Amino acid sequence: MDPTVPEAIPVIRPRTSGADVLAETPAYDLIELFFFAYRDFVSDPDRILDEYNFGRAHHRVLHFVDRQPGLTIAELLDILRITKQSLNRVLKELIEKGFIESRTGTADRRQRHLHATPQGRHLALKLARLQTRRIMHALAEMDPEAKNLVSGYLLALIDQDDRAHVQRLVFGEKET
Amino acid sequence: MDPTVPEAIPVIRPRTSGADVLAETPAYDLIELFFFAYRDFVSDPDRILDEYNFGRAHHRVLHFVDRQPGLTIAELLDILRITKQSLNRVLKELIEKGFIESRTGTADRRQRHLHATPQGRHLALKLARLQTRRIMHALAEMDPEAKNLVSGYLLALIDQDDRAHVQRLVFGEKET
DNA sequence: GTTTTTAAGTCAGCCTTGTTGACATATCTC
DNA sequence: GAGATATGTCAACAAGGCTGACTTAAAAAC
Repeated sequence: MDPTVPEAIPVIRPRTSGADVLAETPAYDLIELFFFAYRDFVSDPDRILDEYNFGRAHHRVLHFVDRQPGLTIAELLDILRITKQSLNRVLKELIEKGFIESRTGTADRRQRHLHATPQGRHLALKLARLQTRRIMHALAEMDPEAKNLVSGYLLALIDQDDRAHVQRLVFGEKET
Repeated sequence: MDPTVPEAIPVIRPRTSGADVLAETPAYDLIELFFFAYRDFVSDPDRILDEYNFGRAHHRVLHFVDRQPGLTIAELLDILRITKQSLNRVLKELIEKGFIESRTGTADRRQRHLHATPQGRHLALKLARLQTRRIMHALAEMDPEAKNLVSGYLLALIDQDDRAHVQRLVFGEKET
């Protein structure tokens, strides 16, 4: 299919030589650690969400609405990169159960501005704290410089074209 | 539901005071960066897997079988933490399409020892290299010490009880 | 040597969360 | 007024989780 790699090459000692070894030797350690870390990272909220009969999709929606009050549907779709139909399924539930409120825009009455209700903010905060606890416990064992380094690394992992967008979204500068 | 947090408290300036501020102020930056970084991290393989009509589940199975030749079903289930039925669905396909081979154990003939075929190893390597490229590009922009720091951080994020297990799995010491 | 336990496989059905495609409605823009 | 835009909705499908029940073969226990 893609004969770049002769089959007989052992996975452990690649034959690539010179400067691009770094790019060609699989970084199995980081690949696997990222997998396991992410799994445990999302497992904390899962347990709580179960009690509300919500899933991870609900969590993501609630999280970003809580973080950016007044977010429109289009903006939320852009962040989550899912279809309108997928979003609507979970958003509808969150609205019906009173965790999110949808307000018709004033400038543009076609738009809907989403806001977490007090109940929604409460749940969002509860979940964020759970994840924060894990994040901070991990950082506590390390150099004080680690937090900046880790967030710099995570940012650098993101697609170049999105990086500025994510940076704005994460570190502020929302024009609402 | 859980009245720990009065609703009126603004998310940005929590009223918690003293030493536990770190534990109570949500680390929104890391939470969100982790989300976006992981999304892009798995998106590279997804594009290739599509060509084979495989999904992420296939990738995970192939990855760990490739990394630990001779893995048994029980060991694989323990790593992936999914049910036998879920595993079987994708494993069967990988075997039928010739990416993985299942050999009856010699010491214990009830067991199956899984091995990636040359075709399987080829695909696994191709996918690992894609992810490695992203990982290394991100690291290239940073301090040379960063790699150890990041892997230390990711390891610290993992559930305490599993940490030793994952460490063995990622950094070697397999007794097979 | 029979019984019990274990490893693996399988059938059936369900849930969540993603997808596509088609279409409706209200509102804004030109 | 015509067309574009933002949202909402119906229907059907797919991937990949899950539970529960049951089979088979082989090992272990007795």
